[in-house]
Amino acid sequence: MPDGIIRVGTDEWEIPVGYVPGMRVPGRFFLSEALAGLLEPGALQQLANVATLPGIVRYSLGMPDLHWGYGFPIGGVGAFSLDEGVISPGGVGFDINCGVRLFTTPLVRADIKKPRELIESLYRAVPTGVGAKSTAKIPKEALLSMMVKGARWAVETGYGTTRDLTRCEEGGAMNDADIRAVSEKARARGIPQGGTLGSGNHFLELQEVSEIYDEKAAAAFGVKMGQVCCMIHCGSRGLGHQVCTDHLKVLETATKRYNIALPDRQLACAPAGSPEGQAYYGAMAAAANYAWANRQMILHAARKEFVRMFGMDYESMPLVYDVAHNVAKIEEHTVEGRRARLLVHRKGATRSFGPGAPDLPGDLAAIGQPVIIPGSMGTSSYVLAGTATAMERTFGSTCHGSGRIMSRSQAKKKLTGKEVADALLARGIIVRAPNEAAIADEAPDVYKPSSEVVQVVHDAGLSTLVARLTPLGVIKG
DNA sequence: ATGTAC
Repeated sequence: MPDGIIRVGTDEWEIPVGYVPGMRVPGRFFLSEALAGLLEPGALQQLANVATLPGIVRYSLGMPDLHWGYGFPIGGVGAFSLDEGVISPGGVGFDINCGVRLFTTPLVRADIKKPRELIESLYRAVPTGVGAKSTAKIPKEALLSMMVKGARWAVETGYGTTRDLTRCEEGGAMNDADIRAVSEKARARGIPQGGTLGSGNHFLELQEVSEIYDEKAAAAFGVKMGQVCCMIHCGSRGLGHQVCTDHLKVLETATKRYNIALPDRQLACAPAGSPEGQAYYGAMAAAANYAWANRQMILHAARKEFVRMFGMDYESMPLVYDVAHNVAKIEEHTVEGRRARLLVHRKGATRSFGPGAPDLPGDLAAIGQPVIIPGSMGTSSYVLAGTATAMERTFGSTCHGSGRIMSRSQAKKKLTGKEVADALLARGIIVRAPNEAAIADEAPDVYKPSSEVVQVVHDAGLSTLVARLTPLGVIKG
């Protein structure tokens, strides 16, 4: 650990005020000894930089999958006062509402006699890869509804059931979307991309429940040992990317207009209540809603393939939950014994609301929200439960995944897509992608081990282990 | 992450 970092708990560390000039609050991060060895010093610098922003409350927080990102680190959480604080696109990321959803099936592994055929049919059903285009035509007016209603638009259009909406964070839509703040260019990119997976670390994966850690929570979430399930990881595609690009330009100017001193221009931001800040917030919410509609459409396409191939009921494949891990939201939290509405930025961090949280359906109220943590390609994913500890310590937040340790270009130099796919096949995992290049830079070796990341948040009480999911086959962009 | 550079 670099000089000046203080150990404050078993897996908990503090960056004291003064580590970089202008810090208003300390940084706090959660990391085991093993993961500490993989941490880039740049990520800690970024965590400290966030602590210099106006109106930040308590701490700049880092999760155990912390790594270097655009301005803010990935695996970071920053909560800001609505009166004195700022909003920053760097605190959300380019892929607005990148997130994960999980649905279960009534199948066990032995029921899948032809796994290759199932993977191929899912691959055909879900457009995948850079610039992937929708199979269904989305009218221009429908795009506006996607941005306002999110997953509810998809369900009303026939992609899913109303129960699905009760299993989405925010019910699958933020209320504060402002479509006027979404440029024509962003809209034009969004129209042909509804229901597409995209590329990079996005995936659709067939999994088997391979361990249950918490019987009671697993039963409440509808997750059973041996069950086959399907995980979908994607975001707001070109639309969200364009929203981020457009508003970064505006906020770079606004930063100067409001005399905000920044240690890094990638932290471009504006007061939360300013016109520029509000416009970004409204556009970001619209992009987040688009992402929820997108994941809902992909869920529907995947379910239809299971119905077609196995003849089961559509309703026998319930959604466990859908979480966002790149978003900023206004939430109520308790700070020093008082309730306060805060603007919580989660970038590569997952909401982890505990028992009694306001938007949980009745049957989950006593357990806490399901937290879905994807593994990297070929490694386990996890279901956890949100906790009261997260509410007290991290503004109701936990980790989001495993965290990259090798750049895409480094990975491509070291590995070929064929080598990686063959190694996975030797372990019984089928990989399907539009090209080999999409596989090499997502190899398991280029990510931190997801099991260790999840163990740290479990031990710290930021979310508790419910089930482990092992991959059977994966579709990559 | 991303019509992986306007």
